[in-house]
Parts: sequence; C-alpha cells; structure tokens
Amino acid sequence: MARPRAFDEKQVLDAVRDQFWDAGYAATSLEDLMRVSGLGKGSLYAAFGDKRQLFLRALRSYTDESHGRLREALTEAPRALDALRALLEAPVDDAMGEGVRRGCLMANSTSELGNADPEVLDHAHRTYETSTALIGDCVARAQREGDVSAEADPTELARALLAAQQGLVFMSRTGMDAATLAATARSLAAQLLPDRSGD
Amino acid sequence: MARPRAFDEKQVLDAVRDQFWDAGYAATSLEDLMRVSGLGKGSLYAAFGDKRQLFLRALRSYTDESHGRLREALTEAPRALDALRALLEAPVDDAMGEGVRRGCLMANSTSELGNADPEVLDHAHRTYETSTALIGDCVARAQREGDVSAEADPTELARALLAAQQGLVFMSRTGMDAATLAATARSLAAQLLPDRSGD
DNA sequence: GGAATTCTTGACCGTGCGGTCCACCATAAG
DNA sequence: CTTATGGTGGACCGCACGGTCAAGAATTCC
Repeated sequence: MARPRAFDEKQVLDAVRDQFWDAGYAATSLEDLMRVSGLGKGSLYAAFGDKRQLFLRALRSYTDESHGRLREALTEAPRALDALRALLEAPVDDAMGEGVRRGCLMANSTSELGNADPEVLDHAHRTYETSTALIGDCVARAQREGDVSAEADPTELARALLAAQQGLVFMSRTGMDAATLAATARSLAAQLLPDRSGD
Repeated sequence: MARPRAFDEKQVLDAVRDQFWDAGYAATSLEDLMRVSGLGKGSLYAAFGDKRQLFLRALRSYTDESHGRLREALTEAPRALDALRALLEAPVDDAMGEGVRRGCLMANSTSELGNADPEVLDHAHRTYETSTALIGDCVARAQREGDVSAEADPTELARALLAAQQGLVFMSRTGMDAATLAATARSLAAQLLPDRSGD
C-alpha cells in the first residue's frame, strides 16, 4: 500500500454539488471547485477525471439522495394522501431557505445542458421516470386508503403532480413571495388531490 | 449624416436570441454571436454594448413578443375556456418542434442566471406577474361566459395554470415522449379547468 | 469633389480557462 | 531504514475568452 487519501469522497462531492448548484455548470470554474473542495487540481483530476465527469458524479449523487428521501417521505407517511400533498407544498415549506433560491439541481442541469449533453438528458429522463414511479406507487396507496378516486390512473396522476411540483419550484425561483407561492401550492393540491372525506 | 447601418437591429436581436436560447448565456461565446449575427465585434459592441447588455436586450425583446402573442391568443379566442386549455396544451402542440427542445428562454435564463444577476431575476418576476395578469383576465372572461366556477379567484387560478404550464414545458425538456406529455397536459387541464357543460 | 461623420472590420490585448505534468510527500510492506 | 506506491500541490501550457482600438469604407452635407 501507499499514501492514503486525505479527503473524503462524499464530502468533496457534496461541496462540488453545492457549487454547481449555486452557479451552474458553465459558470463554475476549476478554481471554484478547488476552493470549495480544498483539493488541488491534480487530486481532483486523479480522483474524478475532468470537470464534466466530476459534475456527472455530483449530479448522480444528488439524484440518488433525492430519490432516497422521496421514497422515504412517500412510504413513511401514515397516510399516502398527506405525503402527496406535502410533495406540492415542499417547495414552499423552506420558502426562506436555499431550496427556493437554487431550485432543483437536476432541473437546472436539464435546462442548462439538456440540449447539448445527451448524457445529462438521458439521466434527466431516467430520473423523472423513477420519480413518476415512486409517486405513482404512493397514489396507488392513497387509492387503497380511499383518499383518491379509484378511477384515476396512478401513473397519470403522478405525472400531473410532478409537473405541478416542478412548476411550483420554478415559480418560486422567479422571486414570487412565500405567501403567494403557498396559496398557489394549496390551490393546485386542492384541485389535483381533492378532499374526498365527504364520500 | 454619415454612413448608415448595414444591419437590421431586429434581425440581429432575433439571431442572437436564438443562439442564447440554444446554448444558454455562459455557453455562448462572442464568436457565436458574431457568426449568427453576421456582424464584427466592433459593430456588436458599438450597437449593443457588451455581451450581458446584448443578452438583456434579446431577452426583453423575447418577453415582449411572447406577451404580445399570449395577449392575442387569450383575447382572440371565441371562448376563453378554450384559450386557457390551449395554454396547457401549447407545449405539446409543437412537441416535435423547437419549442420543446429549447423550452422557454425566460425560464432557462431565470434558471441559469436568477441567482447571480438581480436584473434577470427582476425581469423574470415582472414577466410572470404580467403573464399572471393576462391569464387572470382570461379566467375572469371564462367566468363571465359560465365556463369557470364564479367562486374561483381568477388570479389564483391563473397562477396555478401558469405553474402547471411551466411544469409541462419543463417535463417536455426531459425527453418525455409527445404522447405521454399530451396525456399529462390533458389530465392537468381536466382537473384545473373542469368541464361545466353539465351545470 | 471635399469634409465631416458614422459604421465596419479585424488585428490585437490581457486574462483566466480547462487540462497536463512532475517533483515532492506520506504511508505501508519488507 | 529502505523501498515501492500512490496522493498531493502547484507550476506550467496552449487556447479561447470578452473586450478595445485604430484604420478604412460608406454615406451626407456643403
């Protein structure tokens, strides 16, 4: 054996991910990446390859974690309907936090690079397919629990919810104030997931 | 007087807008702008200032035109409800065209630059306020025409429609196929703008 | 035609980029 | 302690970037 690594790969990926998240891919320089990671160019290149590969690693790490958290949120909620509603109101909850200012890294990356980088586009496609499947499962559970009409197609409703959520996340980035955003989220939730307690 | 300009300002702005639209701000070089506009650096700088100012000009021109077309579509439709539904299905209609591949320039720009450039953020904010107002007027008309529940708050519904539309535009950029996208659009339209012909 | 004025072209500039490379260093095995 | 191995940091490279500028071309006015 020889000299061991002096850095933690996960920590570096997280720092790098935050930098790409804040500034975007093109606007992030290698110097930025060195600064936030604390590593020299040589180490960065030896460990991760060039800037694009490092970006893809950070992006995959981000989507993996996001899906993990999504799965957890959707399955652990006592009632599926509540989890689905929370999905729409999530962009609002941390309306004063970083989530709103930065949006979703996967969405930002798709917007910036989807045209030019087929690999990013493909990753985006797979990511949203997975999200749709996760949400669809939760919709199916809500149906079994009697909170969503049994006639709805779970996948179809999942896609509508996902589109609405992405729209909300985007609207929040335009500087819309928290109260208005919250009202819009509630409005969308009320129409896509109507209250059936009276049935 | 002296030598007149050999180029049409509008044509240059359109060409430049398309370039920024395809590649984004940071990934567009001055050489790209010279190529698509047919102008030399000197002319570009004398006429529009630096890259950022040129970008802002092109962006404003884009949003002005978009709002013009939106206003036209919303007011000229015989029935307001049809115009609102078309709003959601617009991203799908040209599903094979450029609209889907490129998304919305204002949305892309907000995503790329909103964090870093307050002027872009401010422009985004104003733009979506205007869009909300235009759509809200159309919702009010639909209410007068009896196609939308009179209890709904027009502005609120306008925001929900706008969020849904932005979400659809984004989903289309992830490589979702046209049929699935169309189904999602119909699904959202059905829930946000339910058929009241039976009332 | 000449003068004045504006537009156009492209050479030029300094800078910072992404990426390479190598001398040095820390560690583990013998 | 020596040696082998892999990690580290920064000097270095060529390039393309955004931006400047001056000389020349095109036009109008007199």
